[in-house]
Amino acid sequence: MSSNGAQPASKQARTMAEIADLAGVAESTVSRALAGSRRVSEETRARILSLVEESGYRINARARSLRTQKTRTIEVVIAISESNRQHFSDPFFSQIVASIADALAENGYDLLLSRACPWTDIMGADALASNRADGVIIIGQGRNPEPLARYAETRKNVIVWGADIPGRDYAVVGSDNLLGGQLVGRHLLSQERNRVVFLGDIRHVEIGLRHRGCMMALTSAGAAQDQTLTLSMPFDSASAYQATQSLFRSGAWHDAIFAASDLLAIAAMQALADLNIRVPEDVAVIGYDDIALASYMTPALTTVRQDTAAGGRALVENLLTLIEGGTARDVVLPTELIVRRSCSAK
Amino acid sequence: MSSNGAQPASKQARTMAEIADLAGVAESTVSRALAGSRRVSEETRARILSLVEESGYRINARARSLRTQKTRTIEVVIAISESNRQHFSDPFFSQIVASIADALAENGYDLLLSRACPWTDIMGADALASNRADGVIIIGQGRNPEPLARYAETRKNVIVWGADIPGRDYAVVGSDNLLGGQLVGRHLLSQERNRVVFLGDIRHVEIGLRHRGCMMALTSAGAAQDQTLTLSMPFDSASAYQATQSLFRSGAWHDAIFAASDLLAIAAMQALADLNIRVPEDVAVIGYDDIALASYMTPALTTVRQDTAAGGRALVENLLTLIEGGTARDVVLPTELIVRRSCSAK
DNA sequence: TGAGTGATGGCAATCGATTGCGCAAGAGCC
DNA sequence: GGCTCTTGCGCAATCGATTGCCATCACTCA
Repeated sequence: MSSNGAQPASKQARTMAEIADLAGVAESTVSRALAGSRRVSEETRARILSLVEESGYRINARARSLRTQKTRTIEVVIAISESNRQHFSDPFFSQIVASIADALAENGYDLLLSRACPWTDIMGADALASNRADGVIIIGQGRNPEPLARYAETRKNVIVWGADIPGRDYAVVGSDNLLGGQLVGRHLLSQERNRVVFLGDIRHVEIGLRHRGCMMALTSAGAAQDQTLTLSMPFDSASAYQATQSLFRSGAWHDAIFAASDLLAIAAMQALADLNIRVPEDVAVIGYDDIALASYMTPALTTVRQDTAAGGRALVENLLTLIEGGTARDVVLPTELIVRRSCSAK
Repeated sequence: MSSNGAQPASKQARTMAEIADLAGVAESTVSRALAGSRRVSEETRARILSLVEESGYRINARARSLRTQKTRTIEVVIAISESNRQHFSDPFFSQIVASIADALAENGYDLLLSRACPWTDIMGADALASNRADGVIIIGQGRNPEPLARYAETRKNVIVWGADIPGRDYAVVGSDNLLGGQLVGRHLLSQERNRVVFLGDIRHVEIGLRHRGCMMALTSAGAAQDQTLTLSMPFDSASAYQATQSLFRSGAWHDAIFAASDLLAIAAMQALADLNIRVPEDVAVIGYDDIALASYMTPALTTVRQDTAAGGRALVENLLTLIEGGTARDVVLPTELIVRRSCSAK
């Protein structure tokens, strides 16, 4: 353990009391010096700071948070599906989490990542109740928004990524899923495609809205309802691949697929390719999310962008406002159709 | 706020002392009852448990951890690149984090997600020193493994995902990058492709090994060194796309691309497609990681699988062993070439 | 000279759970 | 009847930082 010269073999201090001893002052003075209180002289503060530096001392966060009743930690819960725990690997979710992480870091907050909903009965799942976090960001309302609504009713610092659904009394940040669906529907019409397959589990609130928006646009233009088909399925690529394959195996009657997420769209495109069905010539494909890889598909994927960067920021800002005693406001992010090759001119 | 009948308007207890009052016992007894100590009678325990249930009481984690000196929290740091903070959205990393999250949850640990290296000077970056975590998992050694090595020297509970490099005294879990590279090299030879482009920043330890393995295989078979080209570049799709495009713009002299990650490979494939260069007929493409989407590319991507599920588990097991006072052992995960269309028979 | 003022800094209570030690009551034994 | 065990539970110290309140000191001003 040949330590280099950078760190003179000085006392290693683990607690404030030790620093106080070294500096010959009281603990309270050290605490104030570190907190930047103006009640300690510059001279004393400098002395303390240099001792802290030398000794590698760090304030014990758990002791501090016990005393201050603040953890400076936010829990982030990925909760969109109760059955399928693979969601975190959906690039859309990791993009959101990444931007939340950045926004939190900027504000000096830690990020506690959870894979279990706090309202399940799993012991210790509720970080808020056990004082491990000051607030919670829930990503997704899931197929059944009831438990979330009940959970949020009794907590104060909860913000949700999702849709504006009735019966909620928590603030929501999200994109306009209905509009997103409409944009897709209109675009399909402009391409003269009206035999559309929708891929996704419409029992999810957000996805249901995307579906409805699209159908509204199609039918309002007089497209026959019965030319569209909805394939309800779990939220994973394998299911999307299989569903697409079995639908198109005997040839393509439909001329477009609208998938509830890019992940599903990509799997669908692969299924079509394997059947030698051309995209977009025979069947156009549109996804949702605009994940980073969407533009690198061949053909590049047409999709509805969800601005995860803005979303993460809005979630965090809202939550911090709430924590500071303010009021959260719902945020609807702009929604934009990104037209790429997979659904452009035939 | 019309509460339903499930929760009779019973006392809300926030602390153990309140539970103790309600039960007519001492705090210590409550604590023991909750901890499952055999020193309280079943009768007392049952009474306490039902009170806890009714009142919705949850042990205050920060008070407990102050007393027990354990946080039951692990910090996970994504640190592969100092300059590029976008890594978390690389599906490979989110897959690893997801599997770490699962393994930690199974063991009752929380996961603190960090985007800043604990050895930077950013205030509060060091969760270990400030007692916010019991251990740290570092994902990636980065281009410069020195700071990590120095950091790990003075800490006890550190586990790293990465490569077996000299000068480290921390335990490492990772796949055999050299072998991975060799598998790729041999496969390329078997396809009679020896004018290979390597895409990636070989200053990253792991990527350097992949590169070296591939080159070893190629040259050992007599392939001329000067037929291979190494394009060093940041770790993002855009760079990969551009590099590939400008290299192949004037036609394809090379007949294969080996990319350091699937993300880069996918971007490269897109660049080739945009130049009307056929994959695999004209140029074969091989990636690394086998992310979930790799098999859904068109053509499906040949790649070297890194078993993120096993990796996450091994990281967590190792770290928990360390925390319990045991010794960590290096783990080299099996490495496997997954041959798909993007590089199979011409 | 004495009261008033401002700048520093210390004392001790506090946050909430854990745990070593001690005590009391009842059981078992000779 | 006296003794030792066992079982069940309470007392109080402890983890480490924060903060309201008080003490001290050096000046200033009247």
